[in-house]
Amino acid sequence: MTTALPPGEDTPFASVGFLLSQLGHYTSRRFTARLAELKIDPRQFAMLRHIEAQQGRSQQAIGQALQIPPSRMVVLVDDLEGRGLVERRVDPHDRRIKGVHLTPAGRELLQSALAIAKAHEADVCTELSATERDALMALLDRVARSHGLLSGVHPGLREDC
Amino acid sequence: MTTALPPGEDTPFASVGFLLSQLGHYTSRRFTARLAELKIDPRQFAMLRHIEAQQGRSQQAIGQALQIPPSRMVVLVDDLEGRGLVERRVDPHDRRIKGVHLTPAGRELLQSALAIAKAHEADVCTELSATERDALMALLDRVARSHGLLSGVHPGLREDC
DNA sequence: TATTGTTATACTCTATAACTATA
DNA sequence: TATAGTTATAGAGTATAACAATA
Repeated sequence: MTTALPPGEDTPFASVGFLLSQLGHYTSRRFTARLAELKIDPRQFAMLRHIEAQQGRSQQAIGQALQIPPSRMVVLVDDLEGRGLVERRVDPHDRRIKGVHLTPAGRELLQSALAIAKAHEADVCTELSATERDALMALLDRVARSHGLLSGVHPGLREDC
Repeated sequence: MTTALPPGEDTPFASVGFLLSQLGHYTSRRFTARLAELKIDPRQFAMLRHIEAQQGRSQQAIGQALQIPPSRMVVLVDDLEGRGLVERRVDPHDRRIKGVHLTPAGRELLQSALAIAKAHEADVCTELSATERDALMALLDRVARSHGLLSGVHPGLREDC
């Protein structure tokens, strides 16, 4: 949830942990707000990207890769399918499995979402030079790896956001 | 076709925004878990620190500083008061106001919480040298400031987690 | 009439587990 | 019997707004 440290302006306790929590919350809120223009949330964005890369995978396979439980996958895919962005196709070899595929409309929306992600990234780093941004990314990446975080898998997809 | 950046392990979607969101979520979850030993959450930790710094402020004043709405303040203070960590005293000049004060037990618990925060910070930065940590903090601080984030005020206290 | 703290209500989000249809 | 997907339910956490006491 939240890490909060010192309240007022009197005790500016500076810690990497607090800054990460504070910035992480802020940036993900901003990103969520931006994606809302397309009426998708970050989870669905992650799903669309995953589906594009590996079309036809089952809901469970996608959910496992992204750490999204099955019952939530249903709702998310329902929404995307209802808007014609994605379609479920029954696997002819195993009729229990429904592969999820991107439609042309879904592909198009994904492009818009990627453009939004790009703009968001530029906005987040607006104050940094290119080399500073690289340095920051390298440091963050090392911290993330040292804690076993998988690149591209957001721990929040599993529970809250 | 596309610059596919799938979420799997194949194409690491590297962006400062995603790393911040990912790490922020991870570290705040860890911190929350650590504080649970003391049966307080990060919000209450922030409150205790605030109260220590400025004893006797009204619930609303504290809530405003920390961006916690009044109705939630009630529950949080109830809990702390029920455990003897904090006490409410009616303001003799304005009987509507209840100043919140730290008890000796609360002061003691706050010390333990601060020790936990320190250990948490060391854990987060375990992979970094002292200079690297300083560099990371400086970069994060600049990014935070460029977006108008107040030091010590976590945006998550106001709403979700 | 406005303000502090409180309580009550409703809403959103979530996991859990029961259920179906296939295998 | 086990598995993919679905549905139903209940729980946690939240904001909103109504409320009582005081100013």
